[in-house]
Amino acid sequence: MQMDKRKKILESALKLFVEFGFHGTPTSKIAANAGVSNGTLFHYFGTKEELIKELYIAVKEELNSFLSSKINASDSMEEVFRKFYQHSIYWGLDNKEKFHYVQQVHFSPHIFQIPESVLQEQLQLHLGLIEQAKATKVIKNLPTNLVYTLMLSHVNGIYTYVLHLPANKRKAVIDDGFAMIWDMFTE
Amino acid sequence: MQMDKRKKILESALKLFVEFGFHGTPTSKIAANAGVSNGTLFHYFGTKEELIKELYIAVKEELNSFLSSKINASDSMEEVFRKFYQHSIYWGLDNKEKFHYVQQVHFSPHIFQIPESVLQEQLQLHLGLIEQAKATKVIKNLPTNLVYTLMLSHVNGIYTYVLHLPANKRKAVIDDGFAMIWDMFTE
DNA sequence: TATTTTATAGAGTGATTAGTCAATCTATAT
DNA sequence: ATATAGATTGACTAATCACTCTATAAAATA
Repeated sequence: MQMDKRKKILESALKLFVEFGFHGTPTSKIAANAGVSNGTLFHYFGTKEELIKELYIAVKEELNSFLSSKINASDSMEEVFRKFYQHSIYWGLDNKEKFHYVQQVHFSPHIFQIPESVLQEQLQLHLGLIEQAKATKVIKNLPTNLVYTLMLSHVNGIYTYVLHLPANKRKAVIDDGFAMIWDMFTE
Repeated sequence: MQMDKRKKILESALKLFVEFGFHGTPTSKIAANAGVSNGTLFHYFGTKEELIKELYIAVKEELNSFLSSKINASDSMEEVFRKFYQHSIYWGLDNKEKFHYVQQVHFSPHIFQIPESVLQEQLQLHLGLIEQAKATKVIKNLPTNLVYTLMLSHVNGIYTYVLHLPANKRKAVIDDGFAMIWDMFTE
């Protein structure tokens, strides 16, 4: 019941921040859009900055736990990579605003409000996976951060491209996209 | 003389927008930082939005003409691609704020203020090159936009990675990075 | 039931900001 | 020398915004 309003505020903030930007979105409009009063917004989030920050953390956590839910212990290393890759893109297509919001924060000064420890922790899932793949010689022995950064860029690139494609033509591109990047990191 | 102030305003806006964001940068601070009065800013730029837009266009034009200046008619197709790739990254490293600003605008609602025709025109240089390479069978026959998007993503990825690297270790990564992406698009 | 804590509302406030305006200055052209 | 156009200023304004405060209702706790 109480969390309901908190959630509604976050949803409204997401929608409005993506559409109008941080500047173009007054807290009053967020509250109105969420169907709560001005005061209620500040009851849940001490400042606008905190709202921006908590929204970012919540969205990234959602994506991470979504990805985790997609893999099983029996998956091969390549299968895990493929699933992470594919489901990142599918999740983005199903959650366009959230996907966009992450990048919006990333290229704004608000990124500096996110504690380094939080950013680091959200990376662990991916970095650990890459190190495991390197240790078992599944992928080439390149710096972990380089592999991560290039894979992330590739995901963003494919996402950007398929976004403007009719839905029925997306799968082929996404599948080919994985083959391309997988080639890049295997012998 | 007159253009001097206009230029100073653009320089100050770039610096402050990147550091404090659009929201966190009042026009008054831009004017003060540029050493001009409030009124002068609005003499050159009708609105804050227009300043954001003109700065974006100017930066992208600068990058494009920088890239154009690096190639000669005698270059092979592969040389042209390599130069575009390498010099995009080097230019970014030499102009971090500008490189960042382009992406900052891209993931903000201000991108919609840039006329589609301008965006399209700024792409022509790259798209034309890719089509030429496809026509002469230098690269695989993939959709032009896909090639462009993936190359751009790769450039951003490598840039992001080398940014946090000591300067003397960058060249090797950049060179390897080109080999990786070139492999991806050639047989 | 009585008491305390939490949730919600919404009017109010002080500060800030984008943009205006009238006045002055500078430069060039005639 | 005079006229004209553009450049520059900075005080001013109307609007907006983040956040506070007081009051009340609901819920949890004792």
